[in-house]
Amino acid sequence: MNNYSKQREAILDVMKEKLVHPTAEEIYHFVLEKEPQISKSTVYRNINILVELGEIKKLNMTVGPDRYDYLYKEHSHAICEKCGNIFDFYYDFNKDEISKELLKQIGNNMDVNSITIYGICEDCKSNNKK
Amino acid sequence: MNNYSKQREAILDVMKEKLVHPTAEEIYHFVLEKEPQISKSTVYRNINILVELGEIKKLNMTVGPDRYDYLYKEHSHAICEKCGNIFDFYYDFNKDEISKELLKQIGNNMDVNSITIYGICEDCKSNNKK
DNA sequence: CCGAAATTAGGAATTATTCCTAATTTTAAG
DNA sequence: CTTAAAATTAGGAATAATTCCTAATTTCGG
Repeated sequence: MNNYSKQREAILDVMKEKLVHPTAEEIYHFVLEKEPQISKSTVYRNINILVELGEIKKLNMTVGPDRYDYLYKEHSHAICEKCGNIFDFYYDFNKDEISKELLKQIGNNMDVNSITIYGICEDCKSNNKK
Repeated sequence: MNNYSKQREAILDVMKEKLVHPTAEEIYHFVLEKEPQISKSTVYRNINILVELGEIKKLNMTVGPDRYDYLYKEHSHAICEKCGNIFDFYYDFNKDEISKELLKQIGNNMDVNSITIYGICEDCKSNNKK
């Protein structure tokens, strides 16, 4: 397992280059430009491998398909539950204290990987259309 | 819109009674016991309405279908990215400060609704089987 | 090189959710 | 209570997102 493949490398390259938080479908279309013969199933399979390897992160969405983010540097995400907009931001969460609280409250010694804020963005608050 | 329906009430009752974080499919099966003729599309439609009304919360999962939680009291969630286990816990995040940071960094005055921790639970750390 | 193991393309299959329609239920006004 | 407009429903079709399957190709250690 985990032999080299230029398809996987092309996917990782796309994730590094693009500043957006693409869906699997969008990644597929970006990668098509580098690897015109790549199949969608290969894209999905390699996305999952890259997530497993910890090179990219899967962002769990309230609205629309899941999105992915290249982990160039530790950061948090704020996601609008209405429109699905994702914002990167930095905040010094006290992970040690959170871990300790988790152990105390749920009795489970979890590794804290990331912290995500879910809310409603400014636009969705004012545009009160559903 | 939003007339009374016993189906919707039954769904909310299930959410109040059950201590789990059920998927839509699981909610459907629970509700079937109270409303044996209910259809799955009615369950999905009403789940979405209850989320919109803020009575229940949609939990965005890394693994498996989305889950739902009745909002009896404000709390946070810690979700294992590997097995999908969800833990409720309380932590006094400084939401005002987080909001201020968001405004400063992303220029968007978001309402912070909830904060979710994603990580790897104890079991998944030790059981090193994929 | 060579062969075993890993990976691929392409499409079928599966899973999760939303959409459509005719029938039923709810509600508010008379 | 009626009654009629509006909302909701059951049931199933349709769509969307993702995984699975297979034969062919690629990778890589010896």
